[in-house]
Amino acid sequence: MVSAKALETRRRITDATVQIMLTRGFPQLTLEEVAKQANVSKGGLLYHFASKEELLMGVIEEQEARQFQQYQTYREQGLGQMEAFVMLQAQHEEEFCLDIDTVLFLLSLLKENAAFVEERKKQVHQFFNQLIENMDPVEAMMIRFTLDGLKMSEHFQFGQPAPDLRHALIERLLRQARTIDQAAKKQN
Amino acid sequence: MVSAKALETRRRITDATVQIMLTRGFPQLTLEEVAKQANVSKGGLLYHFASKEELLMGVIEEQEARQFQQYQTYREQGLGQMEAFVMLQAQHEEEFCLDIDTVLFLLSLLKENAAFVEERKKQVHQFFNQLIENMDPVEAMMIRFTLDGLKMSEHFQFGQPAPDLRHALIERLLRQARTIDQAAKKQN
DNA sequence: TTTACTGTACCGTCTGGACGGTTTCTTTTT
DNA sequence: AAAAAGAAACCGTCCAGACGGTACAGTAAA
Repeated sequence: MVSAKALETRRRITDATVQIMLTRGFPQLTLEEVAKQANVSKGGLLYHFASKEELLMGVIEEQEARQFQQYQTYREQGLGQMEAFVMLQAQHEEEFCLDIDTVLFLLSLLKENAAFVEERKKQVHQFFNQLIENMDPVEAMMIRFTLDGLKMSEHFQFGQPAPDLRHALIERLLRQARTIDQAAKKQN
Repeated sequence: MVSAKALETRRRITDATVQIMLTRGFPQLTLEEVAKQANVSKGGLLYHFASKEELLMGVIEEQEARQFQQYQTYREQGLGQMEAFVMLQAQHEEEFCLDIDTVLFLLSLLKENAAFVEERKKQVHQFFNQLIENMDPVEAMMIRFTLDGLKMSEHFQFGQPAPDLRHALIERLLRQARTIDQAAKKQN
């Protein structure tokens, strides 16, 4: 149905989109700029994504798929629910890879395709709520928000911690996550 | 020099700017929309802020001034350094008032007037670093990032906690802040 | 022959900003 | 105190340029 070449091109395009959002800002997020960054022509871009809206929805779906897969992998490796969550959110230090929360957040600032974004936001929210169902909500929230704040500081280079401090912080969060996971397990 | 009326108009304009950024997204952030929301004509807007760039810089300065003043007030009321910081960041629940971090963050996404924004980011960062000079950096970072994450969730309506949960979280952060403040005091 | 593009030309819309004019406030002069 | 002058605050229109999107002719590979 869809060739591997086409898939790779689509991915190049969605990656370019995210990269431009982060490094060059929204005003630069034009179809022409995305095409240039992804090494396709504007016509080629519109061949894959018929409009800017479709492109942005494509970005969401791409990231969503990647992230869900990664979470499953962590779980299969034996990590607890909260532990896997922390790992998932904390992995984006160096490699260029946006998590779905940040993508949704960025796109909600565009307020284009609002309905689609809202729907996905609800899904992600539900996922987290299920995750923490049997846990202390304040502790879980604190972990989540800390990770969100950390991600923001890194994506937007605003007060991000030095590597060793970051490491210490993640370790601290992981310890807390494991405690929460074990407490939840006992409840069942 | 500058009349009270003019000051009030300027403030109406900067408030409208922020409100549009948050509620309607960047694409709607046009001079005409800002003018409409602020109940001035486009010409009137450009009288106060000669360009879009100046407008955005004005927004930063406005928020910066308000926030600094608020922090001073908290300190004069006898709150500790970290405690005042938490209060400052946590107050934005209902009233419409953006903190300087979020403003800088939003504007850094525009990448216009980049140099100006970068400079202010450094200042805010320095302020925080001085604040936590004698404190446990991991604990301080955790408080800060939690607040950042919370603010994001509220500004962008994405997984924000219910009021009672939020209250519990802030209480928890305040307790932790007071502990940190006291530990820092003893060090001196 | 279909798929996956490239390249160019083009259209309608919107935006920032310039500009000329008008009203409102302040100050100076009479 | 009134009048005149001037500055400050503001209005509404116009325009060049940029953007998203369309159309289409061509091409190279599978």
